[in-house]
Amino acid sequence: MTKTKLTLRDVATKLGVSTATISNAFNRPDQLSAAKREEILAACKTIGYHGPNRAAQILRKGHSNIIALVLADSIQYVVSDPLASKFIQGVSGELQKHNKHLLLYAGDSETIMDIVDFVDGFICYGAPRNAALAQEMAQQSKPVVAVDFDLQGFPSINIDNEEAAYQVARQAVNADDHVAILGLRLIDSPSTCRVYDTPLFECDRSISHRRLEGYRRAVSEAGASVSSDWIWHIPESDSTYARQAAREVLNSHPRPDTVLCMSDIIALELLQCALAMDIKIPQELRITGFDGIDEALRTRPPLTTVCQASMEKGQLAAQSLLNREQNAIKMPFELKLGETS
Amino acid sequence: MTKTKLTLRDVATKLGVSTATISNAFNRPDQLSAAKREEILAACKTIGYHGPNRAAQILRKGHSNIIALVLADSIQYVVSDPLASKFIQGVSGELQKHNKHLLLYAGDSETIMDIVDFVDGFICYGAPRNAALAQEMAQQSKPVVAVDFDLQGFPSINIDNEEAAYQVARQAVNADDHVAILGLRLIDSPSTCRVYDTPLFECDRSISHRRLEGYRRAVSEAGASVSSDWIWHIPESDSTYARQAAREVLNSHPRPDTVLCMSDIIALELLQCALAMDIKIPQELRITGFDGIDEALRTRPPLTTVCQASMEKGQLAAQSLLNREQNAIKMPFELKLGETS
DNA sequence: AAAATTATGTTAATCGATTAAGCCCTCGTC
DNA sequence: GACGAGGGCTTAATCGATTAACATAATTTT
Repeated sequence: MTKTKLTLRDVATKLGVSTATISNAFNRPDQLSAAKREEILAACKTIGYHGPNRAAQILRKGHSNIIALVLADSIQYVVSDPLASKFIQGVSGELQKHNKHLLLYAGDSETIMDIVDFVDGFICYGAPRNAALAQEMAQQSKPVVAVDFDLQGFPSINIDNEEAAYQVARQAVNADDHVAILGLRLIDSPSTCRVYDTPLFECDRSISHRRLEGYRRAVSEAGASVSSDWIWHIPESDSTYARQAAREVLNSHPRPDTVLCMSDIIALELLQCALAMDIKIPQELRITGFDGIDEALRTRPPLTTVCQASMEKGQLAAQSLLNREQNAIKMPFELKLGETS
Repeated sequence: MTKTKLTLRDVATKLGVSTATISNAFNRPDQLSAAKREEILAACKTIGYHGPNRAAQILRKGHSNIIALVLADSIQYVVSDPLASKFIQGVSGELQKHNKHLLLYAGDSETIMDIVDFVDGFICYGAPRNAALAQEMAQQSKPVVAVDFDLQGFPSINIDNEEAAYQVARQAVNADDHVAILGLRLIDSPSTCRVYDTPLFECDRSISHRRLEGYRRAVSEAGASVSSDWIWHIPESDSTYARQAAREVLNSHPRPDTVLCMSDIIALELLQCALAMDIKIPQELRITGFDGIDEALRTRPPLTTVCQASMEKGQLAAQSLLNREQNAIKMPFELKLGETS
């Protein structure tokens, strides 16, 4: 009853033609007469042959129409993060237009080899924790595009994080301010902690370190200061981690006048904690965020932050990959001012 | 310099053994001596052979370790919906444990054939708009699990939507109430509209229709009524669509006493509109939601809704698929009471 | 010590396509 | 009417593995 799956050969013998002809009917219409082609296609439809086996095609043709979205964090995290969700939206929308499929990958350098042979390219979102992973991808002769970090020899998509951080910080930092920084992924630790003199993440070109540079420039230009024990490391842009840092920073003595947060998630959490403690904003405390997620645009009081177009970033990433573009793309950002004066 | 990619054969000739032995070194350790195996594996590491080509393996072995998550809606929508995000989290977490990869699919019945040949199974989230799609999947002899709908002959994962709707509605509906319903995907229309006598979606086993049944039972038991022009169709659980319906329902004359919403997103939008119109809740208007997303658990005033464990649903779906379980799973739900009295 | 097992490899068919190369036939052209 | 060009289709090599069946050597059994 349930006959085994049909192959190209089955169809060929059944129709009394060669396998090449069937294959051509599906792939190269110019290689056979239109009449025969119609005949074959019609016959396939009636006998229930849905076209050449895709697994075999992948092997033979060497491409699969599958694009891997390689995530620096776990899929669980990424799907729940507003910024990353928007990015995925952008990517998937663009891929769909070109009939490409989306594989979500969040493994390490060990298991990347599981997919490397059959995906057509990699969109790498955020610097992989495992530098080896980037290497593995780079060694394949397949297109790679790096988003929110730089990968030697490959196109990348970034905003000018240093400049954006500088500009947003400049809005909030006044002379003589004591400034604290709630940083994202500054060091290699799985939990929230102060950085002190811990050596920063090896990857000195990470967006977090660029933002740190921007912050420092703004702080020193303003004639303010940030003491070394007032920089926090937060391992993921997650409310729970952020809350812990927020509490610590607000309970510091003396309390900082300004807190620069490397993501809106962090800033929102800080804002909420501050309000709960009846701290007057912006009189007693000034907060800046980063990213410009929807929730951050409608806080009360309004938050000062940097808006970046995450969905467009996803679209660009996909386009860049599909077109095999080679140039680095610098995306614009936009300052959104809250009450900092 | 950049030599072509290594194959099993290359390695075999280089080491002076047969391809079968190399293959066995990777796949069947019992087929060769431990010493030789170590030797081979070591050699592979030094010459940079990362194991058998996965594309070839897929063809030959007939499986890929890729699981398709087939979405009823677009990927764009699903990633931004809290309930669906949680579901994806559950699925991906479980797949990762078993070293399976996740392919997000949101196409139609035409393009499903693009992936059918190489994925190992389908988790179908929500009834596909295109019934043909379900058929195509069903015809493959691959595992399928249906989530939030029923698929003839395949395991499914559901809550008792009819009962849940009944229970939540019972909390809000009083005798002589005029009740309105903001329904989700009731008919085949891409925009928000009243249902009137439009024939409902063909799929009479959809969760929306079950919920409708539950609502109706509660309404009639309470001795209240819902007039036929007070049922809205909302095409997607999206704020924009929901807002439109919310405004219409609140501007109706007379205004309903109770509005039963088929998702929390809808209920939240309605709540916000109502508050903006200075409608007193629950004195002048009672609202119920559905799903129990995070945002719905901390509204003010608190919302009455049905909580379902979406992440667990995802985990179960993945487990059920990987274990090739055959039985339908009925998940528990939980009523969360707000102020309805 | 012969026979029976077991351990260790090898050979060759196979998974289901794609595609370069070749064959045959029909046309058009001079 | 001979020659060249194309159209239309077939042959057969190939993509890179897996694995049943077989061969040979080493070990055990009796």
